[in-house]
Amino acid sequence: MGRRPCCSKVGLNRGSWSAQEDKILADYIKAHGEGKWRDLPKRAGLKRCGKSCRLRWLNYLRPDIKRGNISPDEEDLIIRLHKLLGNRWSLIAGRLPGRTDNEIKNYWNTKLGKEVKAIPEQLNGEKDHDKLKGRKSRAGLKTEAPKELGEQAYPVIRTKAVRCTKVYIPQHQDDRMAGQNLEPCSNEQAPTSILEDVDPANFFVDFDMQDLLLEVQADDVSRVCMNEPPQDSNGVHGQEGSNKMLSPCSDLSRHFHGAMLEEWRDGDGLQPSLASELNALASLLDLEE
DNA sequence: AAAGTGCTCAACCGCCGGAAT
DNA sequence: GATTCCGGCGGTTGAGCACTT
Repeated sequence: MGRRPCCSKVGLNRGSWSAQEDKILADYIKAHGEGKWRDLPKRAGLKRCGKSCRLRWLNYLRPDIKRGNISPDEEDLIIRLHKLLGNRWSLIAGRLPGRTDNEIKNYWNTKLGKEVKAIPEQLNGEKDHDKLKGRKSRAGLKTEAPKELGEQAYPVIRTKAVRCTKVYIPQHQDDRMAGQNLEPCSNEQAPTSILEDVDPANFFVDFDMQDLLLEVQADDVSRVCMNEPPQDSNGVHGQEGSNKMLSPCSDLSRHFHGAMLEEWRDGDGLQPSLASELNALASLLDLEE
């Protein structure tokens, strides 16, 4: 049974948006808010597909969009997140305030993907968290990378690219991250573990464990990554003392390392590559303990 | 100056999951 | 429970521009 197409596509404008169309769409959304995309074009008086309107708004017209000039820090973060999440652009974009999944995807496909592919694999098998922690930039990766390793720069964990909306991530946590422009939290304001607010018995029921691990690890490991001391304008790192690991790591490792990881790894269904990734992450998470 | 090539990125497409009916 | 609707996702395309030959 076929699905109804999102719109008839007959008599609709296609291709690039005109300034006038942009204005109509932006004005309409300012007045009526987002949502109801299918009916929006008709109500707004646009000869566009609802999907097209949504895309135009999300990727271009939204007021909080940051455009162009992806900073080295953002670049680094994209690479790290891509390593953990694979091509899950929306998740990656969610960690980069003002950036859209489309922009990151394009950036990766046109630039980072090629660069990273050119970087010989270094992380593969590397479990030394000191090395991981000490890695500050993509430039560093380039210079340090051994040459004998494989074609792919690192073992990307590729899960099926679907959303996992049931993962519990407190909204305030995301808001804080965004509000602080990805600055590290202090120990005082370290967020509670994302697992503490829910009954584990319920928590594990509804979603795929691998997806859960990926979501959680991405969240916390990126926070670990971002906990590097801030650089000043000369690229000089801040004081050592400010570089403390966050409690979520401990929280996370409490839930996800050791016996549990062993069990998951040895159980059925866990890819060997994922298992080694988990080991590396477990090492990373053990840093505090 | 013209032709060829490569790159960027906005936009489109098909598919999926969750909600609604 | 089945079907439909809706919003969202990642993959792909192609127009426009820059650069090279």
